Amino acid sequence: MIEVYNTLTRRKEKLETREPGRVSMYVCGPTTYNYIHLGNARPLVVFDTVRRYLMYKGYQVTYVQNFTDVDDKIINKAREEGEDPLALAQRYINEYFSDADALNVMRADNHPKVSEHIPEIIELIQKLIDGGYAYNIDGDVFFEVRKFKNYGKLSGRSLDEMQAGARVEVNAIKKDPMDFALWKKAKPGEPSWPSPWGDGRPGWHIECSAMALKYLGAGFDIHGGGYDLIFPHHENEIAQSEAATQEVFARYWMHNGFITVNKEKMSKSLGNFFLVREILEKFPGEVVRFYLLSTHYRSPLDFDDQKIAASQKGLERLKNCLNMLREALEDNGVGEAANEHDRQFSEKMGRFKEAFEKAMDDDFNTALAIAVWFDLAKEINVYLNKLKTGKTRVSLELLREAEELFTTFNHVLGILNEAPDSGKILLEENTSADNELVEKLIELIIDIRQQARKKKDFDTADAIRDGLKGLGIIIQDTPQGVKWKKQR
RNA sequence: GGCGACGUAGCCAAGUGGUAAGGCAGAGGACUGCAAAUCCUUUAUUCCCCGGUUCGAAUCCGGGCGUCGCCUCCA
Repeated sequence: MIEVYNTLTRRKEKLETREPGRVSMYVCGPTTYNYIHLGNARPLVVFDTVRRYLMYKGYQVTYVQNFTDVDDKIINKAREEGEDPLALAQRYINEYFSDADALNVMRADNHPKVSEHIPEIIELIQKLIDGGYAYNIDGDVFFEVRKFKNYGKLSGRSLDEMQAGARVEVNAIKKDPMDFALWKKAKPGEPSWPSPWGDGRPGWHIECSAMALKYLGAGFDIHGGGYDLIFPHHENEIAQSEAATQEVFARYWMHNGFITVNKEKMSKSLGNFFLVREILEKFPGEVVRFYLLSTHYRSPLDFDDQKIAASQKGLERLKNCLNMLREALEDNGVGEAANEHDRQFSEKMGRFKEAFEKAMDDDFNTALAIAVWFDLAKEINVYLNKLKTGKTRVSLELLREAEELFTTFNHVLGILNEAPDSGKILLEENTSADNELVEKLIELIIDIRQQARKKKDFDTADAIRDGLKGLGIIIQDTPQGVKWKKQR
């Protein structure tokens, strides 16, 4: 049984989907006027992991993530750069995919854009006007919050409370200060579309309602996004959608916590943000993803290089385990019927699988799931050590089982997105011909070092090892021979 | 001002009534020519503080202190 923390009820609830065996998800995507920063990346990775786990559990998942490609910030940026707003937005959509790919985020089943859903948006606004929930003032259309009796149910606040606050926007033409724009009258030089209320463009909130309703329909299962979207964005989505359809909009609302820097929210306005691609220059995408999943998704996660570096070391441990496991599987010297010790190992693996699922069932507790993954790695290492010390042989069948479990965990979390180092170099920047040459050169150097070691000339051997390490080539002398890999 | 979240070892971080997971860093040991990797042992009598409930609390309740967030665009 999967339990999900629902912002709407502020408690964990059993996941009961609209249709048995199917899950429909909508996650708010970025406004594409810049490269994404780490704070933007967290929901991508978090909800991608939710999706992967649901798929692992056998659900057929329909996953929709929008792009906001019509927006004030895009228009302003385009004006500054003298570029067409939609072209600029499309450029950053392409860049978004480059970052998302590096973080091993699966493509959504649909990536709708605002600019391609104007008719649906207009239709929805018209429905709201017809139903008496919205009003047109000289080409601007507003949603009338006082007409929607449940306004505030998601964010847990009342209209009266909010208006007691000092920072409510003052706009004389609105009936109520909290009323929000559904349709904005066109201004010169801005992208606009014809509508029954004159040329204009959609307000921010209506797009998600229109697109979610189009692709998933009312009453879809999970709506996700960052904590800061609860109010006003998601509150307004609920108001619009439920006013228009008279049905529940989404069953479960999930919100991820913030990335912080020195405990303060990472945000553009504070200027304390780090672009995903800046971080990727220092750390591989798999490390960034692992780091993002090392804390429960609802908790804040403080970012700095030391913390990611610690994650990198931890992930290294898991990769070493998988490398050794695969080496053992390639070694045809193993293979023997299971004995008592093997049976214990097998039982432990069964328990790890249960523990992993239990952790993920509990509101997608990836931090706990990762701990189970480490436990599995340790047991595998212990088992493999039996082989190395020659005290006993290990069962090939159990090694395969262990590898399968390891890769299952990995696939659910989506961490390691390529074949782990097999001792072979990965020089992505170079041509394969260069790769081959470099490999041969390294092997030649290692041969020379081995000759020095045979002669007990350890000064030379160590100098070579240190020198290679300085170049990022790690040498390991093992009972099975010399191994080397490129440090990543 | 209103609403909300959080405070667990040097650092990160699980754990919401039954006697403190896991990772990083540190210490000792095994293995190694030395390393690396791996394994073993070890590192919080205690979970911000003070009261209370309970046979029993990191976990529940009350108060305090501290940090952060939302209420305006923000993931």
